[in-house]
Amino acid sequence: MSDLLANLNPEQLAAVTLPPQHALILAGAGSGKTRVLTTRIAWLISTGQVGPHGILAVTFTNKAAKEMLARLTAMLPINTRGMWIGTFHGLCNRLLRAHHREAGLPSLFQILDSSDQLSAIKRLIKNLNVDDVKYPPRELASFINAHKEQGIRAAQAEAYDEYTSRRVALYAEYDAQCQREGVVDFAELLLRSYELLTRNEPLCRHYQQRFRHILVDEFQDTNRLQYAWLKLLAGHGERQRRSAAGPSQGGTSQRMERSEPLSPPSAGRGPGGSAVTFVAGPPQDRTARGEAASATSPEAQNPVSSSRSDDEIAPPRGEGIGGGACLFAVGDDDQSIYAFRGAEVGNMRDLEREFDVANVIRLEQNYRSHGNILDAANALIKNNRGRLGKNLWTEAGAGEAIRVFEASSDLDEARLIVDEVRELARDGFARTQIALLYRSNAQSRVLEHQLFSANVPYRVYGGLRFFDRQEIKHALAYLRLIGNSDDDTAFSRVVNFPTRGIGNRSLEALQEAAHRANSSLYNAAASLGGKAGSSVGSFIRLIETLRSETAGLPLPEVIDHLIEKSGLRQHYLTEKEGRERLENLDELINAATNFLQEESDSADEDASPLASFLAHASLEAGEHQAGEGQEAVQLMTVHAAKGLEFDAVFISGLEQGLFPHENAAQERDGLEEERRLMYVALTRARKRLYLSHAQTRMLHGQTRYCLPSLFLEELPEELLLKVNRAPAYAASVPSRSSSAAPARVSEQTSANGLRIGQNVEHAKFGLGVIVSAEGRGSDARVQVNFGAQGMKWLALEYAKLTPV
DNA sequence: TAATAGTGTGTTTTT
DNA sequence: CACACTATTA
Repeated sequence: MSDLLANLNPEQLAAVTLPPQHALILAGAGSGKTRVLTTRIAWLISTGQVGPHGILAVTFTNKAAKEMLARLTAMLPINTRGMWIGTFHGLCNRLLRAHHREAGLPSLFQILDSSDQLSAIKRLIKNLNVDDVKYPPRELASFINAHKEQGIRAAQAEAYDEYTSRRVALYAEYDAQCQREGVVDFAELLLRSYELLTRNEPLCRHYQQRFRHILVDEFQDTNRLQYAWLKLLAGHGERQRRSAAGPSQGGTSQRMERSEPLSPPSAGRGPGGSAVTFVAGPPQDRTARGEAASATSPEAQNPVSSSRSDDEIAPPRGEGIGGGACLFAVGDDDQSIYAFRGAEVGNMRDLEREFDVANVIRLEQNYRSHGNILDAANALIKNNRGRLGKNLWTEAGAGEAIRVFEASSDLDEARLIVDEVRELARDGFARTQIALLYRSNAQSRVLEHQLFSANVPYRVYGGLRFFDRQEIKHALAYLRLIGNSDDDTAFSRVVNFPTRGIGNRSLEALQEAAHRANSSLYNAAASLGGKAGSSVGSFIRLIETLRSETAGLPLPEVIDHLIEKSGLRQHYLTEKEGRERLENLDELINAATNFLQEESDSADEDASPLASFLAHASLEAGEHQAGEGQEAVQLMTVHAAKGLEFDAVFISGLEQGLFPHENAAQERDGLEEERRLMYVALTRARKRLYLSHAQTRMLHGQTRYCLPSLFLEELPEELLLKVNRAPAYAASVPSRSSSAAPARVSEQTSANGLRIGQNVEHAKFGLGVIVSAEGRGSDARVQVNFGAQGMKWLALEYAKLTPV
C-alpha cells in the first residue's frame, strides 16, 4: 500500500490521505489531479476504510471515467465491476433503470440526445400550431434545459411576462410529450433521478448509507442540479442553511442571492421537511410495494452479480459526519469554461461554505509545462476577479520563449503554422504531439486546407461522432421502434426513410390523428392505416414483422436483420455517397457485438441488452471517430483540448472578436470566461507554444479586419518572442486572393490618411480597425471594428479618429 | 410526393 | 464561404 503513496508530492499526499471529512482540492492544470483522485480511492479501499461499493465517483466525460477505472484496476487487485464510477448522466441512467417504476418510467425508456430533443420540440411546436418564428425550437430547447439544470420544473418556473409564460406552458407540454413517449432528455436524466431520491425517502436513505465516499472530478463544471444531487447523496441536502448574506467575499455577492432553492416540487414544504410526498411533476408510480422492495436492496432484482459480499456496507469508522458521505471534490475554477452550458463555478465556494471545508488543498506544482508557459498563464489569469487563487509552478526550467507571430491574413497564418509544423516534425516532434487549437470550428477549414496541400497528416476532433451519423441514427431509430413503439421521435425519423411514399400530407394527417386520440404516432398509424395496401399500413407491418422476426435474436443479428429488411442497405447501396455509410452500418453491428462482450462481464443492470445498448449509443456518442490517426497533427477547438496536453501547441486566431469572441462580450462575465478559455489553451503546452493572429480574416464570406487579441497584451512581454514574418509573406502574396476588398483600399484612401485596414483610436471606444467606408466629403462614414466594443459606423466629420 | 432551387444564418457543447 | 431549412416545381 505504501507504494501507492510513493512519489506523491506533499500536497498530493495530504489530499489522498485526508481523514474522512469533506474536501475541496484546487487542482491546477497539469498538477496530477486524476492521479490524486484515483489514488485516493485506492487508498480508501486498501486501508479498509470503505468497500468498493461504498464509493461513488463522478466525472463528466466517459473518457475520464474510463481512465479512472483503468488506473484503479492497475492499482488495486479488486474487481471494479459494479462500482459506481461513471458520468453524472451514466450514473443517473443506472439509477433510473434500476428504479424505473418508482421514477415513473417504462423499463425501456429511451434517451434523447440533443438532436433528438430538438426534433421532439419541433414536432411539438408543429402539433400545437405554435409560431416557430416567435418560439424558435432551438431557443426553446435551451430554455427548457436551463430550467431543468436549475432543478426547476414547468410548474415552478417563473413566468414574468406573456412570452415567458407561453414558453413555460410549452415546457410543460414538452415534458408531457416525453412522458407519453417514454423518453428522457439529458437534463431529465439528472432531474428525474434527483426527484426520485427526494421523493422516495427509503430509497434515498439506502443510497446515502451505501455511499461513504463521494468523489467528483472537474467540480467547477457542475451545474446547480448536479451539485444538489451530490448534496442529496452526501446526506447534506436537508440541513443546508441558506441564511442571509454570509461572509461576503468580493465578487460572489451576486450569486449568493440566487434565491429559488432546489427543493422537491411539493407544495408548502420547506427544505427541512421530511414527509414523503408525491406531487406535481411527471406522473409517479407510487406503489408502496415498489418502494419497500427497492429499499431493501435497490439492485436486488439483479440476478447477475453473484457476489453480494462486498455490497455489505462496511460499518463507517471514525465517521465524522453523521450519516452522510464524505464529499471529495476536485476542480479548478480557472478552468471553468462551460458556464454557457449552465456550469456554476460558484458551486466551489458554496461547497466550501456549506460543507464546512476546513482547509482547501491546493495542487500548484505543475508537471507538464516549462516555466515560461506557466508564467504566461499565471499572468493572464491574474486579470480575472473573484478567483479562489492559485499559482502554478514547476521544477522544470523556464524553457523556450513563447513564439508570437502576426500574419497578414488567415491564409497566411495557416501557411505559417503549417511551415512551422513541418519544421517541428523535422526536428523530431511527433505529429501526435502537435496540436492546432482555435476558438471556433469554422477556423479549422483554412488550416485543414493548408495541411492537406502540404501533405501533412492531420486529424480533426469534434467532427460528427459515430452515433451521430445519419445512417446510424436511422438504424437505431428502427431499433428503438422495435423496443418501444411509442417513441415518436424514432417513428418520424424513419417512417419515410428510405422513402416509401409517406410524405408531408399523410404525416400531417397522422399527427392530427395522434394528437386527437392522445396516442403515439405509431398507434395512430396502426389504427388509421389499418387498411391494407396503404403505405402507412405497410410501414406498420414492416415494424411488426421486424419485431416478431428478431424476437430472441442476439442484438447484432437484430441490427443486421433490420438494416436489411428496412431497406436501409438497399438505399445506401444505390446512393452514390453510400459506400462509407454502408461501412458504418456494418461497424454498428460490430459495435453491438463488442458492446455485448464488454457488458457481459461487467455485472451491470438486468436491463435488456437492447435498452442498454441504446443508452450506450446516446450517452457515449463515441470517441469512435474517423481517421483514428496514427502520427497525425491534432486539430481541435480549445474546448475540446481541455484535459489534454501536447509537446507543441499552436493557438491561432488570437484576434479581438474571435478570441475573445465578440458574442462573449454580451454575456455576464463573458470576457472572464474567454480568458479562462485562453488559460486552458496556454496550459496545454508542454515545451513549445505558438500564438498567432492575422490582420484580415475571411468570415461569413467577407474579409474582416482584425486587431490582435487583448489576451496577447496581457502576457508579459519578456516571455514572448515575436517572430513577425508577416511582411515577407504579404509581399509574396500579390493580389490573387484579393479581387474586391484590397482594390477598394487604395480607392478609398482619403485625405486624412484613413484607409481600410487602418488602425485608429477613438476617445470613447479605444482602439479599432477601419473595416469599410462609404460616402464622400462631409457624408463620409467609416465602419470601425472596436473589438469588444463592437462594430460602429462613424461619421468622419464628427468622430475624432486618430490613425495609429 | 420528391427532387430542386432559393433563402437565411452563422461560438464554444464533456452528456 | 458553407450549411440547414423553405418554397417551389415536376
